[in-house]
Amino acid sequence: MKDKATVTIRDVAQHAGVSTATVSRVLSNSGPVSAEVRERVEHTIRALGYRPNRMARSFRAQRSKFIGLIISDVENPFYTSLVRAVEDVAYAHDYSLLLCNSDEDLEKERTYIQFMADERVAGVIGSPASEQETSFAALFDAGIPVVSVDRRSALTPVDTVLLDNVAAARDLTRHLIHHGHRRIGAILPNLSITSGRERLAGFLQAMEEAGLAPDPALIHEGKGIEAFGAHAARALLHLPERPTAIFTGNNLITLGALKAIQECGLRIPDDVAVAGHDEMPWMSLLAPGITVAAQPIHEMGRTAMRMLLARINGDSQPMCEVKLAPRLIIRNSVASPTPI
Amino acid sequence: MKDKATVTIRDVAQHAGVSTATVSRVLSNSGPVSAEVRERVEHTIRALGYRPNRMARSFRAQRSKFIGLIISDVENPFYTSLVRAVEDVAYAHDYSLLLCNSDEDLEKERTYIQFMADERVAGVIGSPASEQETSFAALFDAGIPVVSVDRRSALTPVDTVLLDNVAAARDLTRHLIHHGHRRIGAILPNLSITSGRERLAGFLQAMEEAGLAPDPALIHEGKGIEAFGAHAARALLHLPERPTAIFTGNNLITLGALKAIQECGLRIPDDVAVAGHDEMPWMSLLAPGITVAAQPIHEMGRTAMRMLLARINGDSQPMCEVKLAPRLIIRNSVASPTPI
DNA sequence: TCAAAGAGTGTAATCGTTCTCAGCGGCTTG
DNA sequence: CAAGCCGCTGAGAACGATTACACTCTTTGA
Repeated sequence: MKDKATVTIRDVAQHAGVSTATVSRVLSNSGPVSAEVRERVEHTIRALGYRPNRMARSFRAQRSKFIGLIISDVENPFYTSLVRAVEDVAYAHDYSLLLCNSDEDLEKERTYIQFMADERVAGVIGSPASEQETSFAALFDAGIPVVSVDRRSALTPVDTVLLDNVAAARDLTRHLIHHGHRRIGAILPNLSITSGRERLAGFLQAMEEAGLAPDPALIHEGKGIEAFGAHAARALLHLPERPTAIFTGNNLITLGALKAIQECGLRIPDDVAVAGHDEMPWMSLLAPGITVAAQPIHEMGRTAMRMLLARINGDSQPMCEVKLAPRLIIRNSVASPTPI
Repeated sequence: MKDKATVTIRDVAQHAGVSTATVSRVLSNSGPVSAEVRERVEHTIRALGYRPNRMARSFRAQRSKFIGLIISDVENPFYTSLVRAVEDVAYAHDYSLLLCNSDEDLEKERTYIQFMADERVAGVIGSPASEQETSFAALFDAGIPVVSVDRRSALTPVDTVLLDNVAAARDLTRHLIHHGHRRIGAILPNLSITSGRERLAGFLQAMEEAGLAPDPALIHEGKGIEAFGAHAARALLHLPERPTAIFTGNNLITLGALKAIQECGLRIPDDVAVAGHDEMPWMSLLAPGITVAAQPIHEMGRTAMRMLLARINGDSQPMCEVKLAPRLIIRNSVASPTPI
């Protein structure tokens, strides 16, 4: 029996000599169906090779089985891993992933948020481009649950999964101070996002603890991309009195800073110590290895997706914020500063 | 005017005092509408904050505005970049991305392919898990165009975008031979996929050119992941007469091999030379840098997506295969072998 | 002057599901 | 034995958009 045209539930009903309602009941296992009829319908389904039209289902339910994932850029390894973790949990529950790269662009982000609302997705996991300016209101109004990950969103109350950024930055900075560093440069992602703001706070906290006055000339803040990390690191290294250590505030900044240091012909840790955010798969290849705070990214992604699933399934607990602990990986990028 | 419930085309029609057909005509700019009515309808749309329900549209058209992307794993940087390139072109044409990780698992892949058919996606870009066993038939039957990328698919005729693997592997091997290497190990991804098979062919071709008989004991083939690369490299390095150079057949294998070499305490290029596939963003950080064949990944992704769009828009040219040239990046991981 | 063409608009069917409602037997129960 | 209930089933109404077709006016050309 070749399915020249697509086989619909009507065809199945007709061939099995029952109504579409009954076929639907068999399909979704809802409502009573006699064993005999169920058998016949199931046989017909197999014989005709019938597969339910998912679009029709979503349309009828006025809710699709898609999870929108709005991140700044899949090519950022942090988000890559996040995507993977989310996808694993999503597919296990018969949801699939709609991927959007906002590029930290508020306008683009707004478009995608509206798009998700127009698509009536089941839920959205997002990493807002700005803590104060990103608005999930369109989703909120449409009753679409949202989980914010890696960053907070202030405008709408949403569940949130974060790294304990303050602790991570503080511990890394303490590590530097502990090795005797006093003049420590810091390169941070944008302070308008949670990670930037909190990592700065952690850095300052450690400095203060140690009775060190942070030097504003040693603190750089900007777009959290490789180019900025390299640029800021170069600026620090060309200072008349250059810092003996650099704290880097995210993975791409770390990458950029490392390239700049190499470019300047400086050696780690002898000429400059480095400790910063985010483990990456190739870091153990470097000699010396770089001391970093690793995030439990997969755990963050899975947690976010699970929280979202709970909301989708009607959970109406008050909004909650989960904060996960970083893991410090001590390698050899920090030594005591050489006395001048 | 608060949209308590969702605003539909019917609401707009009613408020503007026209029929839904007219509103639809205004929306899609199809068919004649008088300037006066168009103006009124547009005003009503804005006033009510009406946004077309995309699900309803897809349902009615029996074709969604989604592009299915089936790759083995987003966490593989090659696919990460591919995803990004595809997404950029897709969104520019009002399509969005449905992401699936097959993990090289034929069963999982089959599920996803069927899923895409059930969703009536507009098109699929896939990197088949096996050249001979992956079947896009379900999509073909449903009239959904497919572009195969990075690897060929033999069972169904589909457009294909490939790297010139033979040339890349051959040039890398030539580079090793040119530096005087005779005993060259090769670590290749699975030969059941195009890249594995062709890269082996390129390797053998260069060997033959140079009058060298490849030693089967030096050729490893397996799942193209980091663990395999490391494992195979270790095996090569522990050989009584170990190769003076290693050719690595993809990005993860290269990563694994580098880790194994480091682990064995061997130095590149003095103890063992390395040249292999795929540039990665951190490669320039290594000392010495690794000589690789870089793929124009973004170009591959963009090309694949453009070919797919052409098919979606009804292009019925015969199937075509695009082969893009690699770019050799010569660094310092290859020197002449130290005489024994 | 009248037929044909065409602009502008509305009616209603349609896409494939799900789900409410109602009906029909057969069973239990008071 | 009537009333009520339950198991099983079907008819048909949604869901929100597009579009084929029909209809009414105008305009045009012979």
